Amino acid sequence: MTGAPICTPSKTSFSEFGGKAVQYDTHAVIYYEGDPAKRLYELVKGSVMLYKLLPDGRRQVVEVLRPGDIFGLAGSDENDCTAETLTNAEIQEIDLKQVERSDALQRTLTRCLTNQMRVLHEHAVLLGRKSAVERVASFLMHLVPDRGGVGCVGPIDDSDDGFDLRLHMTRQEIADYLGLTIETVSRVVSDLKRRGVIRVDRADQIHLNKVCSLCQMTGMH
Amino acid sequence: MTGAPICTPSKTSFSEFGGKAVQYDTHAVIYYEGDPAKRLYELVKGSVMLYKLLPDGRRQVVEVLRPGDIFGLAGSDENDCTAETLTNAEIQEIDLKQVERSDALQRTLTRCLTNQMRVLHEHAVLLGRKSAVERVASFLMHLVPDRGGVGCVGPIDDSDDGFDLRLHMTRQEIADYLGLTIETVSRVVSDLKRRGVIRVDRADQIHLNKVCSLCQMTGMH
DNA sequence: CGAAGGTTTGATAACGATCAAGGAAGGTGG
DNA sequence: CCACCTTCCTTGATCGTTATCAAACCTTCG
Repeated sequence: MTGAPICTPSKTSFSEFGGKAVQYDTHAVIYYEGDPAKRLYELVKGSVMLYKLLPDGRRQVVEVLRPGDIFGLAGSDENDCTAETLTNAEIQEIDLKQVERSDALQRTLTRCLTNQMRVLHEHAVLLGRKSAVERVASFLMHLVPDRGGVGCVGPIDDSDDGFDLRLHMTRQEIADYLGLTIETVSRVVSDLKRRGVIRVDRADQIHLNKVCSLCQMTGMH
Repeated sequence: MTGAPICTPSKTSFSEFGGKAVQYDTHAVIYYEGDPAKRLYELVKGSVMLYKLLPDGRRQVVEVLRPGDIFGLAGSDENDCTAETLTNAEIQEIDLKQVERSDALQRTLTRCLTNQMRVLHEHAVLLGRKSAVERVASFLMHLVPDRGGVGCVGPIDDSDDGFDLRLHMTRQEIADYLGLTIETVSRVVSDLKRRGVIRVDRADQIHLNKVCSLCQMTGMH
C-alpha cells in the first residue's frame, strides 16, 4: 500500500506549471524527514499530515493539511518532516527547479506559507498553554467551517447548533498532533460524551451536539 | 550542513524597495495582535519576539526573531501576533502594498517564510513532546551558532568546549516561549548549574561549560 | 536606604503520563 | 457464517512531572 502513483490530469494552480497529479492511498508516506527535497506538493484532495520524530520514538504531528495547502519546501536540501496521507489523496507535484523560475508560483507560495504560519502560531499556543480538554475542543472546532475563529458566524439556527464530522485520524495521530497521550485523548472524548457535548457515532465520526458549548471549552473565550 | 545564510539578510533587501529603517527601544511593542496589518518588517539588528495571548492572560511566545527574519505578514487584514522587541532593535519597514508589486521581494519572502516554518516545526516538537529539561537545553543550544543541529561541527577544541551567551530574555519570557512556568525554568537552570553543565554569571548571562553535554540533554540525541 | 522588579526556593497539589487489562470493530481464512 | 486475529480504543489504578501557592532573596536605581 505504498500509494503507487497513478497520474491523472487536473486543473489546479500547479498543472499550468508542469506539475502532475498523483494519487496516494491512505497512510502512504509521500516523503521521509531527511530525504532530499526535490519537489513541491499541493494537496488537491484528501488530507495529509507532517510529522517529526525524536530519536527515542516520540512523535509530533506538526501540521494537518487540507486541500489547497502546499508542502515540501524545506529551506534546505533535506525535508524537515515526514509527509504521510491520512486519507486517499490527490496531490499535485512539481519540480522545485520549476518553482525557482516562476514569479506567479512564488506569489502563490507566499500566500500559502503565510496562512500555514498563522496556523502554526495558533498551534503553538495550543501546545504550550492549553489544557487537555482545551486542546481536544480546539481540535474539533477546527473541523467546523466558519466557526470558532475571529469570523465566527454563530449558530445559524438557534435551536439546532449541531454538526457532524469525520476525524480521518486515529486516537494516536490526534494525540501526537495535540501533544498528549492516546489515553488522555480517549478520556477527554469520553468525558465530552458523558457531558453531552458530543456524540460518538464511530471512533472517527463525531457529532457535536452544540457547537457553541464546545467552542466555549477551547480556552479562547 | 548548509552553513548557508539562513534568511538572506543583509542591509539591502528592503531599502531598495522604499523601506525605511526605524529604531526601537527595549520592550517596545511594534504592533499588537488584532491591529490592522499595514507593513512588512525586517529585523536588521537586535531581537524581537512574537506572542499571542489567551483571554485569561496566558501567553505563548511563538517566535523569537533574529536579524534577517521578516514579520508582519498575517495572511489577513489583522496581525495574528503581538510583536515586541527584546533588545534595542533596528527594523526595516515597508508598506505591504509595495510587497505585492515586487517579484524580487516575493522571492525573498518565500525563502524567509520557509525557514521560519522549519523553526516553528521544531518548536512544535519542543512544546508538544519535550520535558522541561529538554526544553531549556534546546533553548540554550539554539543560541550557540553551528552546534546542535544536523550540521553540528562538534567541539572545535576537545579540551575546551565552553561558550558564553546572553539570553536577552527574562525568565518569564523564556517560560512563555518554552511553554513552562517561570518557576520551572528557574529550577531547571539552577539544576543545570548544580550539575556543572552551566555557570550563571548573571540572570541573563550564562556560560556553557561543555556544549556537548548540554546538547546531549536536548532530547535529540 | 528603601523600593521595585525580577529571580530563586520550598511545600503542596493537580493534571496528565504511565502501566495494565479488557473490549469493540474490521479483516481473513476455514 | 463463524472463529480467530489484529488493530485500535477505552477504562482503571497509580506515579511523576510540572503547576500553583507562598515567601524570601538579589540587583538595580532613585
